Amino acid sequence: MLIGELSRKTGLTKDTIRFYEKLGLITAGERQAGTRLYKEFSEEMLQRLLLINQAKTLGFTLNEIKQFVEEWGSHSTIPECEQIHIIERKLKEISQKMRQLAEVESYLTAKLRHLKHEIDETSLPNPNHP
Amino acid sequence: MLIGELSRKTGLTKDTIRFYEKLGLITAGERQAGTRLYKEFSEEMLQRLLLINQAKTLGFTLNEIKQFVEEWGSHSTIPECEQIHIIERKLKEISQKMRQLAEVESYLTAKLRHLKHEIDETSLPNPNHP
DNA sequence: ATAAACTGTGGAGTATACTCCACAGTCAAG
DNA sequence: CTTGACTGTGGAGTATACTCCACAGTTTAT
Repeated sequence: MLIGELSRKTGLTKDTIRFYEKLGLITAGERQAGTRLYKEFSEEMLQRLLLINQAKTLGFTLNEIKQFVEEWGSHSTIPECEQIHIIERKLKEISQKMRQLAEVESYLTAKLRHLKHEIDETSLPNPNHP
Repeated sequence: MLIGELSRKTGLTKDTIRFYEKLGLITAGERQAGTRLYKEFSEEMLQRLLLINQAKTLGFTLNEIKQFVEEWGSHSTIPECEQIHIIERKLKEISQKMRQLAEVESYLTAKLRHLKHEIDETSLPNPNHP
């Protein structure tokens, strides 16, 4: 597929996709178009872009993502046992993030309960429940 | 406490702390020091910085964090019912992030299992377990 | 055949989040 | 009373992650 289709399917702009390609986050084949070449993107690249996007909203930087993508594309130069280490490290980071999210969540939930309670107090000065 | 102590306790640089203060993410009191004023930071600000830092590693931008901090500091101008909406929105974002993390996690776990399996295959061509 | 919508390249510009520097006043130790 | 570590201010510089633009060739619909 060409870049326009990829852009529609991922929700990323063409510029962003080209930017990621320059960084090596994704790769493209070539399609002859007259005297020029158009970039041909595979389904795998679509999936990869969706994952990249998720990783980004989860607070991973493009550099971290790239480092990770480099040994993710099955034909990697990195030895398997090191790939395992990298993935294990990422998994630790992820559970760390999950714990943090849970923390912030319980903080916010408490805050929310408190606020709702306050509103109840103001609208119902009578301690009896209706 | 002064900025140096705050810096040590949070792990953020003084410059970063001053930057956050300019953005209004934290506030400081003033302490007379000869002809000049030093900034005095409360325990609450320390806690806030730790939370800001967590939120950042979770992929929230300083702007999002600021918006949130504005109604978090109990003496807010924003009406309570809107504060509730904001918090509820953040809570939704958080569960979204949690789902995404879980997704990436299971992806990585599968990848890891696959890699380990491959290694087993190469080192033990015999299908019998020792 | 021609306009509209697509394609790639190169390079400039922007927003965010710091980071560094020079300068000058403050404070505690020796 | 000076030296070294602290403090604030202002402003410049950097890294990251885009975003926009001009230009030129391509494809598609009419």
